Amino acid sequence: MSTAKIALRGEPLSLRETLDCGQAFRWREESDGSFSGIVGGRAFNLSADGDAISVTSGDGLAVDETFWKNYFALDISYSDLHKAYRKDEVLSRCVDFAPGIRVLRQDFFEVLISFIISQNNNIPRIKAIIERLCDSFGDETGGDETGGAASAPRRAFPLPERLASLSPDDLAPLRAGYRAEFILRTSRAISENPDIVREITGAETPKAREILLRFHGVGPKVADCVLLFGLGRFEAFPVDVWIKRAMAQLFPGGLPPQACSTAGIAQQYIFNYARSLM
DNA sequence: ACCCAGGCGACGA
DNA sequence: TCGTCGCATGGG
Repeated sequence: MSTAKIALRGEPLSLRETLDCGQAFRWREESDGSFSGIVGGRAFNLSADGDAISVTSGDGLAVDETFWKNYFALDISYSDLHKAYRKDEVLSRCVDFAPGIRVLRQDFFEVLISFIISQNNNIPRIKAIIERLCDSFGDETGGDETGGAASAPRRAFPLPERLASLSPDDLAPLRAGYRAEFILRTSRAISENPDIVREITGAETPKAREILLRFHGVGPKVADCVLLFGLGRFEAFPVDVWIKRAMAQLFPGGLPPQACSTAGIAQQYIFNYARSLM
């Protein structure tokens, strides 16, 4: 077991608000308030520790501090973002509702498949389908699960090659419905052309979006979620049913201009706020 | 029984 | 290019 402390230096970050706000689906809150999850094929436990986050690996291997700073986007000053957002009264209310939300930098393929699953679906069911997907086809994580005492070790998110080798019958137990076909087709496309991932990550946002839209099961909303959560394009602004309602009601004149270059981050505050109300 | 969920692809005009 | 519509599944 290995632990590292990630200093926050006054940067806002709430584990609960960040890990359970609908951008990531595999973190679980433990009875002691810590969170356990699988990232990069390894099990970790996260706990708040004053002005720091304690990251403990379940496999005993070293915890890469640089990785976690990047995961939590600690290079972005949310203190500054909040200050700018709060100049707008409505956006200020959204931020105040859950000021500890940060937009994570997650794995591209995991985000891509997860948000294909998310379409026309609700969050508890999205989580359940993803967990079954990982249980069925993900690689084992090394060592003991850090969180649950007697719970079975959780598995990594499956690799594209693994999912590409499967048939619709294999996915039937996931109960993913018509999305199963999208999962297979997208996984095959990436498995057959791995270079496309570098092409996407290296492209300007409009070009990256255009490529993403070619995958079956990826439309404008899912593409924007992948850009935002899986590619660190914080200007991407996913519009789902909640945001559509919230924008009409809270921001009929559009997003405040100071939020436009980080529209996706503002979107998370608005999404969270809207979902709590309506 | 109906409606809805972090929508999308196919199809027709 | 733009609306409509069907879509698997499960919870309210």
